Amino acid sequence: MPPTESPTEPPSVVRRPGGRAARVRKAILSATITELTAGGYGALNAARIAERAGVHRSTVHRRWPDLDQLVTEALIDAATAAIPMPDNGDITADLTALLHSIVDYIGGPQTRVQIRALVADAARSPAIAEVVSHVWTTRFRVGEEVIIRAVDRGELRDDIPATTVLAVFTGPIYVRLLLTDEPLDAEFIDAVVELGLAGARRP
Amino acid sequence: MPPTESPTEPPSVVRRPGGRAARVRKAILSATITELTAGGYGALNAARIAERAGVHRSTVHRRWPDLDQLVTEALIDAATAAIPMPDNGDITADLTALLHSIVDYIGGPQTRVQIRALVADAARSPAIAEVVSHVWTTRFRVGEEVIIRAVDRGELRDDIPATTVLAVFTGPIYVRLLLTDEPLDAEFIDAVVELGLAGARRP
DNA sequence: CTCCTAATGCAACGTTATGTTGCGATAGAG
DNA sequence: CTCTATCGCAACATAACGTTGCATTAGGAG
Repeated sequence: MPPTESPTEPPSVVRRPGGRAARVRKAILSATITELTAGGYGALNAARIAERAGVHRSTVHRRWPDLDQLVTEALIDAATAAIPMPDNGDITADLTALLHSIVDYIGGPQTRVQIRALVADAARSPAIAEVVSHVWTTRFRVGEEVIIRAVDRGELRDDIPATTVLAVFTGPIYVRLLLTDEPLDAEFIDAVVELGLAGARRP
Repeated sequence: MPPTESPTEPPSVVRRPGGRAARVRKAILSATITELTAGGYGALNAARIAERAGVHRSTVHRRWPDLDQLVTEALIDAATAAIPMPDNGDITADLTALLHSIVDYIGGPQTRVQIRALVADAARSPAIAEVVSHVWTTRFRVGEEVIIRAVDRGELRDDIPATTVLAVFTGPIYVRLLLTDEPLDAEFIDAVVELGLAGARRP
């Protein structure tokens, strides 16, 4: 028994951050994402994850007593890839660049599966939903910053919350991504930027 | 063995549409939705579905060899509830009414779980994805009609596809519903309508 | 370098849920 | 009324999850 042990400790806190434990953890999370994007959501089991990670199955179960926690943690881990912050001093250019980089990032088939799985995870339990919505809120922070800067420059009106304005631009993209599967081409992005900006501009 | 049997037959085609089979099918689909919305996505098993439907478990497995097919079919069945078509002769009123009825319908926690599950189902196989995206395309048909009528009346510009224009209005709602869990209040809806219409109006 | 211990490998086990099958019973359809 | 598709029932096989005890290994501390 360890001498000084915190009574309430998250399951994946590593006591030896530089050592094997960190490698194993990373390998398992990576293997989970790979399996998830490769075989889809249903074809996911601990044995294959362990095999791909070069780890025994019991190790997986020891670290994550519930497999759903592992999947959620892996997805959140993968979802923290940063979207670059465009800053051209012009809201049209900034928004176009932002939406294009979003589409570039989430447009791929693997990322699409990951995001869909993330949405599904949020439906499993309120606790997961809270974490997932936090991930999205954090991710949208970049977009809000773009909006706020434009408001400060006097390009956009300041009587509507930045999250609302941003939703007008990002919403159409995610609807096509998640629901209708319509194409996310440059023409669509340009049209969305044009339509939304017409209303958001300072009169 | 039946005398005249189609070799490739969908699993849930009923040969006695008026009889017990139809009742059983309906009961199972309904029980699936109830279980799904009640206990969430993980707490879903054939035994409880069968019990709630007043049916033996083997009957469930006989009709739907794969439980995922049952869930998907039940969700699609439940997703065909019609959104009323607003027709006030004015695009602002029509859009506001449409978005409000969408929010009223999908805003509830049960429906939210259903929609998230539908999104997740689409990630399981390309075949399911096609069916699901078809469901959404059909559902958005009402909104497109609203847009097209406004274009015909000369209220909106005609140089942008109706699906794109509609996405600007519905997108923000679904983003909040599926991703960030921000509130879907009247203020938000009105702002979205105002922002989008400013760009979509005929100059 | 050596010791100590956290973390992993390994194997065996119990539990739960899925999906299948054979047979008898029943309820619609003609 | 008769026939047969469908269902109830029970038993079975399979697969995956999750747990546990013990041996082994590797990293950190001195």
